[in-house]
Amino acid sequence: MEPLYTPQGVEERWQRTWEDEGLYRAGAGKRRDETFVDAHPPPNVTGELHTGHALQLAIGDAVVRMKRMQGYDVLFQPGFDHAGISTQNAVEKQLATEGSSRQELGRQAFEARVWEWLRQYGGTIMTQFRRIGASLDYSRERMTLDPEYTRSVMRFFVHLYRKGWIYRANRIINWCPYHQTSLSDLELVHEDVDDALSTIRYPLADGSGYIAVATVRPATIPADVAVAVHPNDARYAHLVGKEAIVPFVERRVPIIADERVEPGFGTGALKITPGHDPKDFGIGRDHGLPEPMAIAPDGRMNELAPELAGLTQKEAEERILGWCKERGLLEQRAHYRHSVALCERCHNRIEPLISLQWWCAMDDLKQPALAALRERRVRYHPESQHRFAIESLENAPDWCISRQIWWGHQLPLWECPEGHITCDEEAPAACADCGSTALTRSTDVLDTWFSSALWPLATLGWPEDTPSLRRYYPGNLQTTGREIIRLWENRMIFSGLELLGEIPFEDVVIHSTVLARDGRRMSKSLGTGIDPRELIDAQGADAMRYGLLKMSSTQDVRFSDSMVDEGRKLANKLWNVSRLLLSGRGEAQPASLPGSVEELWILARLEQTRSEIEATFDRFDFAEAASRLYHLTFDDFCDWYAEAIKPRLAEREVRATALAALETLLKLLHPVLPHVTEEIWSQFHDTRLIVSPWPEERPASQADLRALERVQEAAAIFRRSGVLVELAGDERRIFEAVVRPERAQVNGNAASEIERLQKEVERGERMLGNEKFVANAKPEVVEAEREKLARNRRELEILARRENL
RNA sequence: GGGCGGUUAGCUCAGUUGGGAGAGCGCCUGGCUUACACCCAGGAGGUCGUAGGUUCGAACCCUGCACCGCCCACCA
Repeated sequence: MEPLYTPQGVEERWQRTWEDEGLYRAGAGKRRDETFVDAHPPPNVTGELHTGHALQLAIGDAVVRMKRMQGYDVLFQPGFDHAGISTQNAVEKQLATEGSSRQELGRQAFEARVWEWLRQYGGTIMTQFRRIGASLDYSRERMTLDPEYTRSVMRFFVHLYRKGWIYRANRIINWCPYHQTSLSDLELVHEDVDDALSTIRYPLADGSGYIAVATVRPATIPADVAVAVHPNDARYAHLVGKEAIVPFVERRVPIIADERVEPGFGTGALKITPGHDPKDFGIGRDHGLPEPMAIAPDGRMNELAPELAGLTQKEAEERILGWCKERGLLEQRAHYRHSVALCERCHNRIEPLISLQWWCAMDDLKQPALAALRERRVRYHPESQHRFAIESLENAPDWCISRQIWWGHQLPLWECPEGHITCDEEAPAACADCGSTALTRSTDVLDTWFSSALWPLATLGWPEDTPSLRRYYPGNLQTTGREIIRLWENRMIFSGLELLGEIPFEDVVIHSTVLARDGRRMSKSLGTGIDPRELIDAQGADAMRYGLLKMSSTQDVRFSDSMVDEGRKLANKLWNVSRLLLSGRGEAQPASLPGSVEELWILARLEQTRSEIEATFDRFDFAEAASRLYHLTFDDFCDWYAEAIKPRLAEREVRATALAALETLLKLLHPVLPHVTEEIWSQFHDTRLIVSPWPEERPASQADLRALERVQEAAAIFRRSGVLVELAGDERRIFEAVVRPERAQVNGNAASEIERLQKEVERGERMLGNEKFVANAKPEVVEAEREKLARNRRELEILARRENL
């Protein structure tokens, strides 16, 4: 064994071994009947590993490895999301380089092309998951567009359809002109842009003047159907009920009153364009206004105003403003910065327009999920995210589930020439209403998240009543980022409840967002991303896992290389102390004490840390767990215990105890540092650490811990003052072994130590002399203060006496 | 505009029911102590963002303010 631990090679070897020996499989090493299931969030099939994935896996895998050692039947489910738009994008880009397009290929050929593309380039991220050491059951890998999975999706859709919760409606939706598809609100990003706010006069039809409106989109003027003012706006009260003339198209439209108009913005008058603005759409519907559209699905002007047909919006805007200017109707054009909606995939501006789409009604579907959340039958961590989850579900509007792309689950809906819709999992022979056999299937596909919502149960074979489904549903844990609560987590909850009557998991851990080193958000376009693959290559997967767990504590944390360094140092330290203990080197010393203080003590410390680690895992505080493991290894195990027993390592009993202690230490560290611990374990075991039993509770170690505390306190005083107080026998011996007075450097002096102790004594006397403190504070706090005071007095006395001598 | 979180050592961050200000890194001092120099022993360094309040006692609880960040939002 070399003095410097090198993870390269070692890690890959264990990853292969674990998988080849079937130790990643569900149920591997189980010693009890209870299951523990983590359906890991499926990454996009086109994706590459990023820091978020790595953190998610560090957390999920640590939990799962501990549960496996505790004997649970563990299922850690891997797989992919087919990622509708993303994947389609990737393949379309490739087609473009060949001078082709999906339209040219046609739908069937395009789908075949995507599958081929996936065979070649897709799924590489699962190799990267393996390289982290994620103990997923790769034999159960699923993709949301697998034939079996698709059956689940179809069954779910038909189920909702037959309950009457899926309907078609002509509404304003978000339209991406690039992808030529509708998008849900959750698939948008917003960005501030510099724009111009134009104030335009709309002449009154009776010739008595004009009413001015402010708009950032003059190009939509041809589709205006009204001008609206606030009902309480005295400036315009006399105009309500009259008519105005829309410039350029010179159409008469009513002036109406509506509370949704902000009197303080612009001129206080709003042009109503139901076809191209969600707010206007709502106002238009409530006032029974028509809904013309001026913009075509490709983002250019349509024939509503024939002279504009085919122009870009920019060109149309210039034409319209020019027209207004000539007639003195353009009152003002001011710089205006505001936020606009963009497609999160292509970053093109979203075009709100009216379109016939399929919707899923949320009112009934979400109720059981809301109840479950409110009753804490499923818990989000931290608590603040639980509240957010409830509120966003309460406010969830009906879900637009149809998309006009090609890569995805095609809607199981067939339409006959009469316009009747038949919904079924398989192609029906005839229309359910009129018996027509001339059926055409809807060309729309489902929102990607519709299929993701079924992840915990579709991966287990639902709707078939499979043994896996019976055994592993419902599961336990979800680990995910906060941006996905509404898109995914809440939808899995209501879907699971609706289909199987049970919530798919108990706890949802929302992990921190890891920011770039400079505090900005990690982003490819900014070049601020940190590639976890580079970290793994340079520092090892263990070091990265440790580092990420330490960064997982708060909501947002900057990436810190020193956390990863700490992990690497921990692995190296462990490696070296193992070399010491396994070599059994050292010269035998005559005074051998079986069951000596230092041995009792390290076993007590290991036991204490075991229960602490379990507690930190229970409250999902992985940063704390990592920190405790670090100090256990460095401070307690290496710097105290190993130093103390080093001279006697040649003795059989001492060495046997040391190996037992090392064994426990390796087990405690394994969930965080799986590779290095397994490598060391293999030096003295034929079995595999990954499936070895978790250390059992070891009773009654309080006396040992007290011995530790005495020694540590004595050492601290000694270091400050050079005076050794009240140690005898074993304690004295361990103290000398560890502190080694002959070499220890004394920096303080007795006088300053006396001063410090005097202050402590004064503080204690002040508190205990305070009636309100004694009366109000908790008994154990008071008692602790009394003990502390007594100890300080005692030590002060000893030191003072020595000084006088 | 609404919601949430943050502000503690030079840096990155802990601080779990209010009761001795901590860790890692960096820096300084001293050690090649045959497990480890990716080490060991020690040290310096903080009026806990700010102004008030509650309390015997506040980094912690309450209020105002400042700055930073995230999420949500139909002021055109």
